[in-house]
Amino acid sequence: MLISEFALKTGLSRETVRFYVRLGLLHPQTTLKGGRNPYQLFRPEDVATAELIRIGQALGLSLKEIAALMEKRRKGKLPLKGRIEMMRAQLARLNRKAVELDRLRAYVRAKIEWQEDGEKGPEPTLELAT
Amino acid sequence: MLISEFALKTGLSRETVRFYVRLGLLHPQTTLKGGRNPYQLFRPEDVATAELIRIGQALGLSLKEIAALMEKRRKGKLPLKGRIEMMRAQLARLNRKAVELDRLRAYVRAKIEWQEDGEKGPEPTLELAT
DNA sequence: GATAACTGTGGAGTGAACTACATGGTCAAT
DNA sequence: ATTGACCATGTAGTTCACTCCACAGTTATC
Repeated sequence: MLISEFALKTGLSRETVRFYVRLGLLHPQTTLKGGRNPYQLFRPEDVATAELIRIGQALGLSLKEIAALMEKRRKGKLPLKGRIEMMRAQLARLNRKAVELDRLRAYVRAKIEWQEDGEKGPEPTLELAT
Repeated sequence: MLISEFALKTGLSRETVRFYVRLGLLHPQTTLKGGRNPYQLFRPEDVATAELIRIGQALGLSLKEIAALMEKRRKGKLPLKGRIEMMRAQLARLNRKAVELDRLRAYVRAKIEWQEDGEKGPEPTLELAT
């Protein structure tokens, strides 16, 4: 598919798509069409990649970080041990994030209950991580 | 407490604290100290406010949005029902985020196992949200 | 073959959220 | 009274993630 269709499918603007390509987040193929400035051809897997970008962003990763992770994966140059090592690090990060998120959720839940209870007892607090 | 102590307590830099004050996110009192440029006095509730800012950011709210919400709360214009409603919406947002995070974690864990297993069987995939 | 609807490149601009000075006033301790 | 650790203001710079635009080539449609 061409860029406009891809943009429509992913909900991104054409400009943003080109921006992502420049950053190396997307790797469309080049068509024979377009002469000196060949058109970019996007495949279904690129749509999946866009989805991954969205998720990464939702998790608070920067585009640079996302690009770096994808580059490593894409090259597959890492030996098995290295790949696993990398994914463990990623997982650890995700886990830390999950813990933080859970803490936040518990806090908000407690606060709602506390308010429904007429604000009796001590107001729930969110202790900062040390 | 003065700005340095406050910054330490909240994990923010002094510059960031001043930035937040400029944006109206924090409302320190003014001391008698400091002459023409009076020192800012932060109270424990300001530390709580800083925590709220952190939460809001984790939820993907902009500082502007956070400021707007706080302004509403500060003015006490929201009735109890409204406050609870707001927190429920916040909680729902957090929950969606947690689900996404769990999905991603499961994916990474599966991938690690798959690799440790010699990449036998189908490569785990991250089904896209519909 | 004119024209509308695409495509590309290059570069500048925007808004958000900091971050880094330079400059100068204030305070506590010696 | 000087020194060092604070404080404030103001302005400028940075990074990130887009976003806009002018200009030009290409393709599809009538």
